[in-house]
Amino acid sequence: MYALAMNKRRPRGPVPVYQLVFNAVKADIDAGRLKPGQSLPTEAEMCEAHNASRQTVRRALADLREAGLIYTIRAEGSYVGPPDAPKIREPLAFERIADAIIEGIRKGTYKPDEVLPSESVMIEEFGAAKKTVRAAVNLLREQGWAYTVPAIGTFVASRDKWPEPR
Amino acid sequence: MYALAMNKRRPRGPVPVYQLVFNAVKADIDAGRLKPGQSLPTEAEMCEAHNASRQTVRRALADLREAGLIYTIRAEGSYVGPPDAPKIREPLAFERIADAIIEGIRKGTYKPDEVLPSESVMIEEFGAAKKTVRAAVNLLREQGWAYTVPAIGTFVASRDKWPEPR
DNA sequence: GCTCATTTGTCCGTATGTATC
DNA sequence: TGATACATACGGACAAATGAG
Repeated sequence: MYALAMNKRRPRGPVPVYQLVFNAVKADIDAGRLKPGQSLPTEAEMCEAHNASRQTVRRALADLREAGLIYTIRAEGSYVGPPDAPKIREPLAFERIADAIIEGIRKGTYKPDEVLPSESVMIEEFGAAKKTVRAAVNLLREQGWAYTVPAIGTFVASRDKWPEPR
Repeated sequence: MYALAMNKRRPRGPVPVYQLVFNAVKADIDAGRLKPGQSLPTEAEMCEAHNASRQTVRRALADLREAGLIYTIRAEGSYVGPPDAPKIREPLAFERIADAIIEGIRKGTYKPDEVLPSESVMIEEFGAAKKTVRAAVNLLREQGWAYTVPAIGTFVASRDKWPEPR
């Protein structure tokens, strides 16, 4: 007896699984739940979601590509196409942190001219590196959300300095 | 016709390679060749050792993690676990230097109230950067092994100041 | 403070073998 | 037999985090 698991095919109906996946993604696009430029879930996530193997998911993605509904960038992911559509890049780590802080400012958790949490607190809270936190704070400054008083701390900018929502 | 890249898969028996790697590591742990807290080889080294791809090695490591046998710190490595067990991190560069000096103090190479080698000598001796040597000396001060007289030098603390061996 | 190498994390691309319908 | 589906395995690329100089 082999230690290997026996492969089992799981017929879930007359429609092939890869077509089910294809239709599910197409439905999300048609319904606007996935907008052009937006990134699709990773292949691994789609495997989980549809309880299918990676091969099967990839078959569906290949069909979606052929249909011009998505495009794929190697080692990056698949996006709702066509490629000339506005690109909606996934935010990087420091951008996610900056967004979280902006959210806190908008919601009043951090009020104008009050001090923001210290660098070390942010490192703890976001589980990020010092460099990443600094990049986030730097972005906040550039955009006018905050200002820094050397050796004192970083403060929330007054409301009239906040960027206009686009 | 088929000149290009055939036979990428190398079956080495009925047992999947990732399980072979899993078992090899587990055997090392069970036999005490890998002790709790000790660091595992890097993924790249394990690829070499087992002649396997990184994906395969990572699959084995994931299973080992799930089994609670190891834990992994990003950009650092994997350690024999579990994490709540005695955490014996591999000493960092400055800690290794500090340990070496403590060893010298214990053995009498450096005697109480005598001066320790200068920064530049230590840089030479340990092949380390200034920053690293300073971190080591700082640790010695914090633990009570040494004290510094500004502009003069750093001296071995008197024996009653030494930390209790744990 | 900056740069570099190292290491883990996360992707995509491809290929083989096998099982089931 | 051929289409479908799964597990395994190798490879390449880039991102993120860390320690070191």
